[in-house]
Amino acid sequence: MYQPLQLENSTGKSEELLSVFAALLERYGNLHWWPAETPFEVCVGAILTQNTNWGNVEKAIVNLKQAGLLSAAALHRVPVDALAQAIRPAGFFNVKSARLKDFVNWLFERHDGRLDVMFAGDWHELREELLKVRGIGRETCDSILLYAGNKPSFVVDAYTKRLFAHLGLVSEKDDYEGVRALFMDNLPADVALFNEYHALIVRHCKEHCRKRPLCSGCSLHLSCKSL
DNA sequence: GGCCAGGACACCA
DNA sequence: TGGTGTCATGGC
Repeated sequence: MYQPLQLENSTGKSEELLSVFAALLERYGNLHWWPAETPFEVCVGAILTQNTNWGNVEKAIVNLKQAGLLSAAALHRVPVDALAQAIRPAGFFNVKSARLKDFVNWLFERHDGRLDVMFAGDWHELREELLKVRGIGRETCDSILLYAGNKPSFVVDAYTKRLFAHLGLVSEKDDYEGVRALFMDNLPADVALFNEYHALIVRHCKEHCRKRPLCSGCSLHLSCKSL
């Protein structure tokens, strides 16, 4: 659970970010993400949820559990066609089955097929390494680092960009690393904070940020932050 | 029946 | 470097 903290030498941006976080936390409470039972399930979910509704991902994960495929060893062994059929509800099943195989193949080649080994070293180096794995883009990579590995790597997704562009803290033109830098540079490297913040952004945006005009009634602007 | 969802990548100019 | 097409299912 996230515990509020006091910032020393906080900047205007850090105060704004913490203010938005406080408003979200007050509204929704602690959300205890990621919705998965094991770190490996987080990794699988992070790949399966690429451009896909989470409800569809859950169906695919149930299929994987029932087929006994929710482990690195099992995914390493299973034929890609069988894997594709199991994850069919998540959409893009041919693409995602290949990505899951690429990830576990890499995990066995480089880290003995073990996430604890993968997460044992410097996470900044791991981030660069993960980004070279085909199918692991920046959001998927940071989701794995934060939610499976408990590393303080802020996750930026479409919701984050949409909401904070709306709040005027980033530009629609900013790329992933630019948006991520806003959080990484202006918040303490706190795993619990990053975990909860991203979860709250998703929770909020599912309710308020789907349709344009964005966030009507979201009440997160500093000028109207009273909830 | 159209739109959208917690992206990533290949290809092209 | 930036824009565009592709991958696909399921809920609303």
